[in-house]
Amino acid sequence: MRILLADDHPVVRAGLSALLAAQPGFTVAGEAADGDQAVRQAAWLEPDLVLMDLQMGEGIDGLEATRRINALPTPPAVVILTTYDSDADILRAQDAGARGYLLKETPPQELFHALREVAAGTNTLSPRLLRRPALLSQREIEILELLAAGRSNRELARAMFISEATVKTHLAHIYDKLGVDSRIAAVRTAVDRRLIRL
Amino acid sequence: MRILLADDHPVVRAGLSALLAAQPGFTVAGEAADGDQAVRQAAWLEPDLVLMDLQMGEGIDGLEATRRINALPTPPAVVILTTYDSDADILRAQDAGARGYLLKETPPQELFHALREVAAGTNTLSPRLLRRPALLSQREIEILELLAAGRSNRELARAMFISEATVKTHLAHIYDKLGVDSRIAAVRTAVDRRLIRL
DNA sequence: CGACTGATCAGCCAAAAGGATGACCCACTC
DNA sequence: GAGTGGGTCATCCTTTTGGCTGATCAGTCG
Repeated sequence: MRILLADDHPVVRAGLSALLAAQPGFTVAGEAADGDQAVRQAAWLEPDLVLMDLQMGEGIDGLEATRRINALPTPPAVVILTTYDSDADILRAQDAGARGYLLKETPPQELFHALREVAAGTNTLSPRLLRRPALLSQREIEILELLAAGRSNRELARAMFISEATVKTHLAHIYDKLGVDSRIAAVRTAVDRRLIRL
Repeated sequence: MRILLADDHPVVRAGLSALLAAQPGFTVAGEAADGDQAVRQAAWLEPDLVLMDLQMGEGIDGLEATRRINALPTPPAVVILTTYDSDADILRAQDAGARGYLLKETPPQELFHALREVAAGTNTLSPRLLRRPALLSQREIEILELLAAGRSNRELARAMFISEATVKTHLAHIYDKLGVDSRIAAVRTAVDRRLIRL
């Protein structure tokens, strides 16, 4: 299986490269240090699979790169491999057409296994991520993300085209579910519990 | 130079291991996947230098591990190698006795150079980190960290043994310096500008 | 010494946020 | 077809927060 690595950290690329090279059946077809490179190399090298980081310094991020790769004529499978896991990220990754979402903390053997699964046509998620019931609704997560950006209730209302009263209702529900009583504690808890990412 | 790697991500350990092994003058003496292992291996292997991640899943973190390693009879130099950089982290790392603070995004050549510097007795910081003037006072950073934990002004006052009026004054100064006008925007901006970390 | 910064505190007022309650609509399920 | 959950909105009231002004005190630095 020919794999393209896309990660802005040289250390991570070297690590994946070394681990994959030592594994029968895997070949590293190329490495990309940012999103644009990833798209270009995916088009040029036509790998079977792209291992994609979400956060990559400058330029387009892994999510946008995934979207563009999936718009190629015969797109390779894209598997997200990232340090962070938040519900919001995972949902967006699926929307962008990612075929898997793995964490960098994944033991190498599990990682290889997951890649083979994806190559065989299955979608895959880090086991830890599967055991996570949706705590908040989609709308509530939207609220939280704007909240985390530092917006006031009035700004939230305008941004979401709803009344301030509704914003407050959503907030009350969020506080209730998270067991907090202020917007700042809600953001903190949501980040800790991987519901959103800053 | 015999180096001990301490990082909970197998991928990162493999990457550093591969990069260092290919570099003349560097030997990987061992690998640790958490803080406790790091301390034990530092004592047992007596490396010349420890490359230490700050965030390591379970158990003691890199900071505490650094402290304990420095308490050993003939402690090796400890260099922090982490993804995150916040003023608060850097200050604490120095207090814990770290001899350097590097970011994982550092290009390998720079990394090797920095390690040689440290081995030669110099302390080192990622160049990006040196160009950062102290924006907030120590006290203000304390406030921000409690703020980020979701505390109210009253709680802040109690926790810091000062009056609520003083908390408000500090907050006003912080808002002023960060160019924001609410606690939540202050936390967000502080995180973005690496003054604190969540 | 005087100027400056950082930390401390106070009082006043306006704006924002939070708590409680009730209500309506829609989609889905049992 | 009654119940459930999500989304929407409103009112009333309390607490919290933020803006403003002004003040004292301890260091530090020319």
